[in-house]
Parts: sequence; C-alpha cells; structure tokens
Amino acid sequence: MLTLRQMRYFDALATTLHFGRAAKMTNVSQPALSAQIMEMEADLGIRLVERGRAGVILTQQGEALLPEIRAILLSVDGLYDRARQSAGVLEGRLRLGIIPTVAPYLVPTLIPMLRTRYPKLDVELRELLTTGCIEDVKHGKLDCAIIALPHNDDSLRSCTLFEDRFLIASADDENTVLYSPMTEAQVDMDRLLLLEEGHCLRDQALAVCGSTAGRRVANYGATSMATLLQMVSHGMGITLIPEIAVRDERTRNRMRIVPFAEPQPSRRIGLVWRPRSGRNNDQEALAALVTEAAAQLLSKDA
Amino acid sequence: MLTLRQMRYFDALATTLHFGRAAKMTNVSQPALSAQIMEMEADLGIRLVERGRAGVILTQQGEALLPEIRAILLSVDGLYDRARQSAGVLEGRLRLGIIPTVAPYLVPTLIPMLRTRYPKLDVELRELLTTGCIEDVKHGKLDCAIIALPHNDDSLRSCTLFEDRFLIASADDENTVLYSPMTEAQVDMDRLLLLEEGHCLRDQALAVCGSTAGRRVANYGATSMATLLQMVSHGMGITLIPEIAVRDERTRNRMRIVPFAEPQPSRRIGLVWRPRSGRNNDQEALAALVTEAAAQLLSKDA
DNA sequence: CAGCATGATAATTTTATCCTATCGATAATT
DNA sequence: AATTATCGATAGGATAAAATTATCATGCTG
Repeated sequence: MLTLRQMRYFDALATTLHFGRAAKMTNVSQPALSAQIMEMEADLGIRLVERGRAGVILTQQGEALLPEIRAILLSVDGLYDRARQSAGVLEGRLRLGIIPTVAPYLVPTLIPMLRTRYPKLDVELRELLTTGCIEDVKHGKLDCAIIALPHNDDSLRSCTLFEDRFLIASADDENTVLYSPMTEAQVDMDRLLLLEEGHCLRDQALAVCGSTAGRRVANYGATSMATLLQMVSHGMGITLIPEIAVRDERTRNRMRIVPFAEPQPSRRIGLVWRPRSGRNNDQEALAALVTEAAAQLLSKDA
Repeated sequence: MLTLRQMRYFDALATTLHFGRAAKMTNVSQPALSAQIMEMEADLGIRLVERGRAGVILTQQGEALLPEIRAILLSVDGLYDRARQSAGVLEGRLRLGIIPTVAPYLVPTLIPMLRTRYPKLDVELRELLTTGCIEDVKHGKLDCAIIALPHNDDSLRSCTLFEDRFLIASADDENTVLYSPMTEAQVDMDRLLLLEEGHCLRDQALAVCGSTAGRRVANYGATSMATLLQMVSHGMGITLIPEIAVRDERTRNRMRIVPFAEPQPSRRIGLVWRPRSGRNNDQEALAALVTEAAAQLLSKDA
C-alpha cells in the first residue's frame, strides 16, 4: 500500500533528482530512501525514476504523477493547520438545544452577543423539550443544551447558569384576587393554567403550587408560554410566569404580575453537556455568556 | 507524522461510528484501530471522536477534517489508476529528436501514422544535430532520437530503422556530366556541395567521395538539405542526396538524380535511447512504425 | 588506471504495527 | 440489585516495516 512517507521521499527525489541529496533533505539514509522509492514503484507497478550515474531522471509516468502527489502532500500538511485552527474557543459549529420556556426570551439577547464576541461561531439552535435536549446531547446530535436543573441523567454534566424566579400572572381586571406578595397556598388551583405535558415548567408549577394535595387543576395544556399568557390576559385563568419571560410578555399582554412571598420559588436554568465532549472551553465561555445575557434580561424586572 | 493508514482507519470509524465494526471493515483488530486513532489524535493535537457507550460520535473537529481526509484518500486511490493508465504503449508524452537530414522527409509521413495508430500519444518533436540528440537523450531531455548509425556513445542503446541509400544530385542541364550509375571516384570534388559542419551527412558524403585523398571540397556549408538542393538545382554544384529526400525534393527542384554503382553507399538510420529508460515497448512500437513509414517513403523511388 | 560519485545490496538494529487476551465502564436485563 | 453484554482501552509479546552502517558494482573523469 502506498504511504505518505514514500510520497514525501519521492517528492524530495523529484526535487533534488539525486538519491543522496533527497535522503539528506528528508533526514534519512540513502538506502532507506532508495528502498522506499523502489517499493513505491513496485506498488504502483511503474517506474517512477530512471537511475543514471549523473543523478536521476523522472520517467514520463513519474512526471505525470508528481503534481498529484505534491497536491496530496499539501493537503495532508493542510490538515495540521485545519486541526490547529479548529481548536479555538467557540469557533465552528455549536449545536445548542434550549427548552421552549427559555428559548424565546433568552435567544434575542444571547444570539447577538454570541455573534459579536465570537464571530467565528456558527450556532445551530434547536428548541426542544427537556427530554429531547438530554437525548440529543447524549447522542451527539447537540453539543450542549440549556434546560432547567436538576436533570435526572447523571451521564451528563451540567452547571448552573442563572436562577429564574417564578411569579404569578393574571388578567389585569377586577375579577381576580391577587395578593402581593402571595404565598403558594393562595394560588387558586381551579384557575391555574399550565403548559401541555412535557414542559418542565408545568411540573415545576405543580410542584410549587401543589404542595397542598387534592386541589384540582384546569384541564388544559397550552403549547407555549405565549399562548398560555395570552389566555391569562384574556381572563381565562392565572399561571406561573418565569421572571425571564416577564419583560417580553408584558409588552405583549396586559397582565398583572406579582411575586411570591419569600422564599420566592424559582427554577434553576443550567447548561448540560457530555462529560467527554472535550469542549470544556467552549462550554465555559458559553455558560459565562448566557449568565451575562440572563442578568441583563432580569435586571430592573420584578 | 500522520499516515494514510490512520486516515483510512478514521474514515472507516467515521463511517461505522463503531471501533469494532470499523476494525472489521479495515481487516484489522479493534485495538490496532483504536491505537491508530489515538495516535492520529495525538499527532493532530485534537480529539477526533468522542468515545461513548453507544459507539462513537465525531467531534466537531473530526467532522471538519473528515471531508478533507476522504478527499486525500480518494486522490491516493486515484494515483493507482493514473499509474496503470500511464503504463500503456505509446501513451502520454514522447519526446523525439530527429536529425535535420531526416526530419523534414520522415515527419510528414510519420506523424500522421502516429496520430492514427496511437491517438493517446503526444509527440514532442525536436530537430537536432546528432550530438544534440545524443546529449539530450542521455540527459533525459529526450526519450529517444532518430539519428544516423553508428553512434559513438555506448551508454545509449540503438536499433536500425532503415537503410538510406545515397544518390548524386545535379542540375538538370548540359554542363554537368553524370554517369548513371556512377562510381564514387567519378564525383567531381570541386563541385561537391556539402552541409555545414555538424551534420553527419556532411561527414558521410566526405567518407563516400573522399576515399581518394587530396581532392578539394567546395568551401561552403549549407544550413539545410533544402538549401543545398536548391543550390544544386541552380547549377552551383552537385551533392549527395539521401534516398529518403528524393521524392520530396524532386517535387521542388528540377534536378538530375542518379544512383551510385553497386555496392551503393548508404547511411543507416536508427533509433537511440537510454538503456534504462524502461520504455522498451514504446521504443519497439516506434521503431516498427518508423520502419514502416520509411518503407513507404522509399518505395517506387530511384 | 586510479579516484570519485552514484545508487544498489547486505546485515543488523530500531521502530511500527498487529494480535490475543483482558480490563473497566456503561447499558440493558433479570 | 445483581447479572450479562457491549464497547473501547490496555498489556504483553510476536511480526513486519523501516532505518542505519558498511560495502559493492558501475560508470564517469582526470
């Protein structure tokens, strides 16, 4: 089988037209180079050079193969450059999953920041439920994902990005009684609207409010926060709204949004990745940036 | 140093995403493949694959390098094809030297024959004096040459292509006495015109006619047969004309051309090449074709 | 003819590569 | 929770590839 070593030797031989000098150029003894060239010729089944006393002459076939061989050697050398280049922080493609109750609020802030600070980064965003995020990260379809912690899959590593407090949103009318701040027990479970199954926020909302068992829940599942809050603003019920969504949703819907009493319930948003992904630098940089973006989003909001 | 073997293994690994199956695909044990991939990663300084429980995932960098690596492997495979293709008879480039007293008469017949029978052949013709032919063949600037034999360089091999008889040409007027056939002794040395120094035909003419010493030679050297024969046709003298030139030159100049008496003097035209050029098939085929072309040229001529 | 240069060859050592067997870790099953 | 299966990594020893040094044969050169 043809080897790169043989090609390098042949390249040197074609350059020097002299076995001895080609050997010196390749830091190898002349017999070694000679043997490799011979093997190369045997392998290709053709004569590459004509050995003469006054050095070496390339055969027509050797001459014909030379440019191709040099191109191959150049490509191989180029691999090293590419490899080195691709080792930078947050360069190339990054496939990032984000859960639907975070994505629409975080992305408009996060993406411009990424573009500015890491212009060589090509982000591929996917909005997926927690389970989807975790599965895809595990199987290498995503490089990492932003989900609510904790997750139950200890084959993945994670870090906290920010705390996202819950608030209560209701229509801005007189029919709804809202205490401010309010306790979990004051939530009217009959009027509590939830996202559809699969959203972690649904479970979190139940966990927050369902501490007292036996209360019923409005039998409806909204497909997105936007839908949910639109329903709320039309007086169809109340819901938990994560702080990250407040600024954005308040510009769309007239709502009353009140905090919980201390200790305020919240969800912890984090980044998950495969422990062996080997992109620790990337993950750290991304985490720092997301934290910064979230801080920006949450500032001056109640 | 990166090797093709490593690239092939990596290619298989990227295809199967499984060390075991990649090993089977490359007919090697799994540890062997594993080791090569590891070495490749160490050499490139990057992680190519992520080892996981459910097989293997390419890292972003591995993914980035893969197309380039596959292209390289394809190029290498292509080398074999090119080599095989270039091994045909009379294919590719053939650099052929021809002495000036043969070239203009042989070429118009030879080249069309070559083009017809060996369409893949790309002939590079050079008209050179014998010394030039021999030097260039020796130094690999020509693949072979057509010269008059014998040559005095035994570092080259040669074979006879055809015998080229000499005839005597004179102006077609009453002032010149020509016997037919004539003997060498009857040549009027004072009127004998010759090519300039360097042409083997000049020396051969002298050898034919100069057997009787002391005769003087017209002090003039024509630069080509065409010039020489034009001078002859204008009554400036007589000259030896090789049979190969007769048909062509007779159409250009009115001349009387008579043969020598038996045994007719002649020159032997042959092919020379480097013994190690390794293109024996080419040389044989070319020799056969030239012989055929010459036979065609010499037929029905006196 | 002697001396020089060139590439090939020989004998040996070093380095690569491979294989078998086994391990450790994870995932799936019982 | 223990068992089994799968997967890639590791260890040890054998084999093959490639290197080195020393030498040779040959053809030029003076």
